[in-house]
Amino acid sequence: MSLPHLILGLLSDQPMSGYDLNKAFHQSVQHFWTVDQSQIYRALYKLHEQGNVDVELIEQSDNPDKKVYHVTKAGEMMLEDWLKTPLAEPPVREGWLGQIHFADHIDDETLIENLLCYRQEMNDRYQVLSALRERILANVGDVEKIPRRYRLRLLTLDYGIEVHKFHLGWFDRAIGQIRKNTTRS
Amino acid sequence: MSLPHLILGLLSDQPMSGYDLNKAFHQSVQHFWTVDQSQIYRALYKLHEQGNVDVELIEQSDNPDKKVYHVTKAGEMMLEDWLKTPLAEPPVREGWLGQIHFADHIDDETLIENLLCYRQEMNDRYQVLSALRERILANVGDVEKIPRRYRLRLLTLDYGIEVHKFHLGWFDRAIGQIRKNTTRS
DNA sequence: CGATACTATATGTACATACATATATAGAAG
DNA sequence: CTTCTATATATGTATGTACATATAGTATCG
Repeated sequence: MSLPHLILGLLSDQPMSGYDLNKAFHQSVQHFWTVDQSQIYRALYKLHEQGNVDVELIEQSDNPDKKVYHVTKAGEMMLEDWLKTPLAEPPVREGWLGQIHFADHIDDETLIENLLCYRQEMNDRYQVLSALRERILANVGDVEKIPRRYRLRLLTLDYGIEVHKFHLGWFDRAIGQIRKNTTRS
Repeated sequence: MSLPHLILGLLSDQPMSGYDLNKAFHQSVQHFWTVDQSQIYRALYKLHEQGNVDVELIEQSDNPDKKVYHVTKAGEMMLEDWLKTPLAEPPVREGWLGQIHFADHIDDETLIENLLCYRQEMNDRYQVLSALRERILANVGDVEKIPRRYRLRLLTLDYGIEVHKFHLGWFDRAIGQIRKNTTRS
């Protein structure tokens, strides 16, 4: 389970409320982690209970009051321990591959329609990530001089872009192969 | 959710017991779907309740009696419908990328150790899949003459191999980049 | 003044899965 | 004759997540 650790990572960048964390997840971390708002508050409650975060109630006049969370020393240790330890391999579960595996129940045309739909989704996400990378690089003068912290973050974004590019290529090759075999038979 | 559909796919190849299904999952489908034995029996119960599979009690003298499941017409329709419909994009959840993203809390050496561990796992799985592919191709004379059904299955295996190859390359590039920046600073 | 949207936190509940464990038959090995 | 392994099915329960919904303060727009 990585959610509480990712929360600690974001909070160590900057103390935030649950509401802000939700926005941060949908902005800076969206390419490798998906969350539901309700998970964040529950995770925050648990982290506080365990002493890994502190709470500070901020009274606001222009908006409802908020609870701003800070990482404690215990929380920083929890984060570091997690960063040092390789995660257990997540279970493989790719339903779309299952659809191809058992696609002898449908015809090539339908299969290709399906694959083109997946290709489209891939391409959409690829475009989003590429655009994000362009925006970031435009704000940076010399790529070689990016501080370590941001270099590592760029690396995860680059992964997202490259893996999507790989998938686009694979879908094209797969569709091409299926088409070739359709016309041949 | 894909599990019941994958069960239907396997059963339409050949009627089987839950015990056999479990083995089939760990053999022919292991590169894209992970199951726990307990899920299979519960899924089978539900599929039967819905009329998508029939049960046949086989009394055995050399082994405990077993229940062999057959796909019904309703089940075949359920499978086909699923095959025709693109799945909702699964949530992105890559904890190891989160570890890299927040790796400014640890040093390069520790990070690289961690990445090498992931690379090792990737390589292990890559070897397994490649060996499986070799074994399959050895049993097939002319690659061009594989029937459609098995061509599609080989395609999913090829995906597994290629995506692992991609990851191996990415890890090497990432580690190389991190090393280069370590020595420079 | 009312409608709408944004900020902010919280809970109820269902689902898929993971992990542990129970139970029982039958063959093989020692 | 006991132990071990394989076959075979089943249930209890915890966990992480998803989806829906509740509540309420504040600001803006017409």
